[in-house]
Amino acid sequence: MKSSDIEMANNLRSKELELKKIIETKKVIKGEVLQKQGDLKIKSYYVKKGLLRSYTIDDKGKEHIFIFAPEGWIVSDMESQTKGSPAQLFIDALEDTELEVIKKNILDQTSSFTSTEQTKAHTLNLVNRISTLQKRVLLLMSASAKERYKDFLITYPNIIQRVPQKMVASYLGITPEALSKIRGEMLK
Amino acid sequence: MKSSDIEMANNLRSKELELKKIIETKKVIKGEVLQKQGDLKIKSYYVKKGLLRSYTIDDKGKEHIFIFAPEGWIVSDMESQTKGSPAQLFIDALEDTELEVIKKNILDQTSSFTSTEQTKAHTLNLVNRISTLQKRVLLLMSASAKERYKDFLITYPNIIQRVPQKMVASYLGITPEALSKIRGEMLK
DNA sequence: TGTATTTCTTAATATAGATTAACAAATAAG
DNA sequence: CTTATTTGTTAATCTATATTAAGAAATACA
Repeated sequence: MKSSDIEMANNLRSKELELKKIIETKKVIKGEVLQKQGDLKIKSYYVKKGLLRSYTIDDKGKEHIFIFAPEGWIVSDMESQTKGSPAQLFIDALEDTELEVIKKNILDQTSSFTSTEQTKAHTLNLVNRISTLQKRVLLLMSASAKERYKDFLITYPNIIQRVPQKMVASYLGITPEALSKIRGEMLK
Repeated sequence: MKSSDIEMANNLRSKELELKKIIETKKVIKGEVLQKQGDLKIKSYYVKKGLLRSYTIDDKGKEHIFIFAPEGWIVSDMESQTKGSPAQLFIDALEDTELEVIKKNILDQTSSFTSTEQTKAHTLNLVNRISTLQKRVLLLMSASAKERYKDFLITYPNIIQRVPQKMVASYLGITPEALSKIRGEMLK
């Protein structure tokens, strides 16, 4: 199969999905909420341009950022979607964002794939997410807040300029005060 | 997806892989090491019977358990495998274990799937792992050690009788002393 | 542009969990 | 069975990070 063929096939699929209203392009402005904790209909979001985040609010009212999703990332509340339970996560826009809304459950999507390339891309996506989460768990268990912050700077070099510092703290699992102190120490 | 569907799908996958000598059945005894940090050839392990674990050892020599894998689970160092980097994780047997060694990289496996069921089962597997990790990250960020321990008891009710307490502590990201104290408090 | 709101910093105090240590209990090994 | 080793408990002390608070800086808003 030549690459032009693949392209054509992908194109067909894309059109097919559009026709079936499985995906839909959308623009949202900064601050717009795409999903709230407790929502029953769970969708996934592919970010074409801009920045989304997903987060929880715990019983004490504190926010915990689960992921930042810049260009090329997918946000989805996979646990809730696959279990069919209400949404655990909030999803909102940190910048004006252009995105694709994927309405279909990830497990059903699989059956509409027509090429090996599609399936492979899909698998790669999932595997990358697992890798990211594996690293995150290990860091949360074994590294200090300062070490996690250093890792964040290297792993997500572009995010730091785009979000308030308190959100970085929320992602790292520490308070804004603690992050401020760490940064102070690191300047010396 | 019902559990019978999963079983069937796993069965199909299993047969196909055997034929191609991608998987190989193996028995290991308690304590046997399947993978060491730094290993270059990375395999995945499907547990048919028994119990494996994967863990890291940090710069201070401290162990951190990443997952327990009882019957039906897959252990793999996905980050290292997909990046082609040396193994991050140790994998060893906590009980005498019967397992399947999967030699092929997960991304290459995809192309050998012949049925939608296989692909679907494969996706389900990955998605379940993401769910587990999503929950783990959120708990590590927002819950106290006692809350995480309570969750562990509910989520993995059978593991607690099969491993020493210090390993549960290592999984939770706390010291054995801290877990002992928490258990003491909970008895009152 | 000026004011209100949010974010960041600094510092004092509080606390969950780490470290250290010593002993008891359980398990493994000879 | 007996002893050695590993695991679990308790308690004292220490430390990283949380909490609270108040002012400074930045950003959003009227």
